[in-house]
Amino acid sequence: MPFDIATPSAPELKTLFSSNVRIHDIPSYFHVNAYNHPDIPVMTSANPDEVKGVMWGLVPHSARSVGEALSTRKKTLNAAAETLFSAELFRNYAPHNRCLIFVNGFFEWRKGENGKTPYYIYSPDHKPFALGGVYASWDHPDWARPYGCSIITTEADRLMTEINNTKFRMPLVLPQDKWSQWLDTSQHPEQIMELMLPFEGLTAHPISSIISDREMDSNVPEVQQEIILPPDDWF
DNA sequence: CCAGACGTTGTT
DNA sequence: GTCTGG
DNA sequence: CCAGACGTTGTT
DNA sequence: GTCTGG
Repeated sequence: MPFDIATPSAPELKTLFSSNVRIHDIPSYFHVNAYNHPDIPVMTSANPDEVKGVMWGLVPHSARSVGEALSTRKKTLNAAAETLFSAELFRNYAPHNRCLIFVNGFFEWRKGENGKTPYYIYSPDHKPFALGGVYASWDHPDWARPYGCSIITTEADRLMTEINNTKFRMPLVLPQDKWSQWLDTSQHPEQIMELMLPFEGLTAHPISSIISDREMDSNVPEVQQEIILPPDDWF
């Protein structure tokens, strides 16, 4: 579901943490698509004292070739909350390899009478927020990106039900007071399952078609700019 | 973005 | 070569 | 048996 | 590693 996100810069990330959290230098994006497998800012349960770039697209530990890694990672961009602890590909990582993925917002399309309209969804305070994820590492002589992650999806909240009005899903958003619990590997699956709820409290506005125009670079600030829709198209 | 398909249908 | 599913 | 998948959900 | 479609 979230295949399109905006990610914070290192200075933006620093506003979320005390100075003893190390923020690595990570490229930031006004918009990036999952299928480009970008490095995105991640805090892992193994290293909750740093935020580093991790490839979007989990490669399981058991991958046996680069070809298998390439074909698997594009199917592990998302992981459904409901089956996180049972799905073959994720169940080995769900208990101990959870992570937080920091975004400025994400993009989703609303189906209307006159086609689909893209929306930018973000925190009303315009600060970065955290998505729940799962990660794995894979070592191979011909592979330079040891860590890959998946963004967890869950049921849509009220706002996302209006926007993602065909799938009714949204990324798992974890409020700051749940971050340490999410990264705590001593938590039981049931306790973690209880955290994977729809999140109320984001806001959204419609945006132009820059995001879907092949001729344009969508990694520009304007991709997030609000446009005014004809009244009938709003919800 | 990019790996994989792209097609039809009686053979072994 | 081009399309398309992920 | 064993090669290939193992997943999620698209607007480019 | 484990499951499954053929």
